[in-house]
Amino acid sequence: MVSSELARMAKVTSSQVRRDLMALDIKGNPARGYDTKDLLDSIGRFLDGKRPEKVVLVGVGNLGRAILGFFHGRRPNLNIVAAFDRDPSKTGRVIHGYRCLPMEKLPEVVAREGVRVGILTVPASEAQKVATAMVGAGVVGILNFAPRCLALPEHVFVEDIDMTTSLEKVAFFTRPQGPPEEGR
Amino acid sequence: MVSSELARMAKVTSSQVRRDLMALDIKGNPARGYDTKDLLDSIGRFLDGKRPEKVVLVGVGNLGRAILGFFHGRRPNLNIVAAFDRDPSKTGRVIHGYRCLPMEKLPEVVAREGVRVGILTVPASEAQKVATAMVGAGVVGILNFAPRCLALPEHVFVEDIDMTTSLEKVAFFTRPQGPPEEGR
DNA sequence: CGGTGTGAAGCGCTTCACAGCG
DNA sequence: CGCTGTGAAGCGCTTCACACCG
Repeated sequence: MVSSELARMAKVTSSQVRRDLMALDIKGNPARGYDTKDLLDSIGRFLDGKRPEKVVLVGVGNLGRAILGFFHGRRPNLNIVAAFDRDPSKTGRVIHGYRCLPMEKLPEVVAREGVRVGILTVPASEAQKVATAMVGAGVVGILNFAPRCLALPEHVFVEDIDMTTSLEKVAFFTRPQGPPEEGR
Repeated sequence: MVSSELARMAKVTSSQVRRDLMALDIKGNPARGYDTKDLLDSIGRFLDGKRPEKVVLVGVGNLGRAILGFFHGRRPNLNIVAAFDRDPSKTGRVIHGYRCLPMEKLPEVVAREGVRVGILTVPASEAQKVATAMVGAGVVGILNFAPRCLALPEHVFVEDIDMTTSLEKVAFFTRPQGPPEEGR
């Protein structure tokens, strides 16, 4: 597989591809380009940890359930071990194949399973409190769907997904007159 | 409101704040910093169009429903006018306050309402087909939740939200040994 | 030749440093 | 004085250009 082909697929330039692969110390062959199997192997080794990552999800509302459904069965490397909610009408049940437990069980499960990553799908008003609880339990990485900036210790990695902002971005860049050239 | 305060809130540097505001031609006062009301006004004028943006959502699965619920009532500037699905058991009903219509109505609604933005929450296998249909109907901006790279005309703005990739990113950056320093 | 590997230049965003103003 | 406004420098990613190899 040749760099320009990879470039087209990823929508970047071919130099870009070659530089990035160079950074990972992946060598190609001037005659045949890069060996596909090698590529997959090397990138896989770079990205994946040795063992599947265990994940908890907190907040079994519409969005939480959707995500449980979304991950159900996919990505063997990302194992959702349990979902949590403070609403007793949701706990104790199995949703999209995942057990829903009360918040009180969070520390125990995180500790026992060695969970390091959490998905946060609670209302914005609860986000900070729940995030703090997750980190207290031992979580060190959070995928945050709540439209709130979380205040957490330095060592915690937070990735925000703000659907509203993303939608506004689309709206912005599709304005009739196009995006303002600069200034007002 | 003073630039360093804004900086702390946004987690950037104060120079950054001043430069960005400068780019929008927003002036502060050396004595009192920036006038809060002015700031909100200017940024609002820059971001928001004159009229609310109309949006359609296609794919009323778990995720689609979650998003309908998520936007329900919020953001008056982003108006979901209707949801679409090809499954007859979903169409004709009202979900989280939004009408769910059959795919066949998409062109008509988009044209009549002047919709320019679409949210795509169909399975990956359907994504390309549906995206093409949306663009054919007149949509020029797509918020794409399907883990698929869409092939669309140049002029269409696409924003991808790939939850799986985001979660993998969190997993990657929270590996016990931290992210590899570079190279393998 | 066609494609990789890579120094060197380019480019845009970020930070520094400081003049100037209230 | 403290904070804004801004030229200038810094920095990292991207692109160019081309030697080299099969």
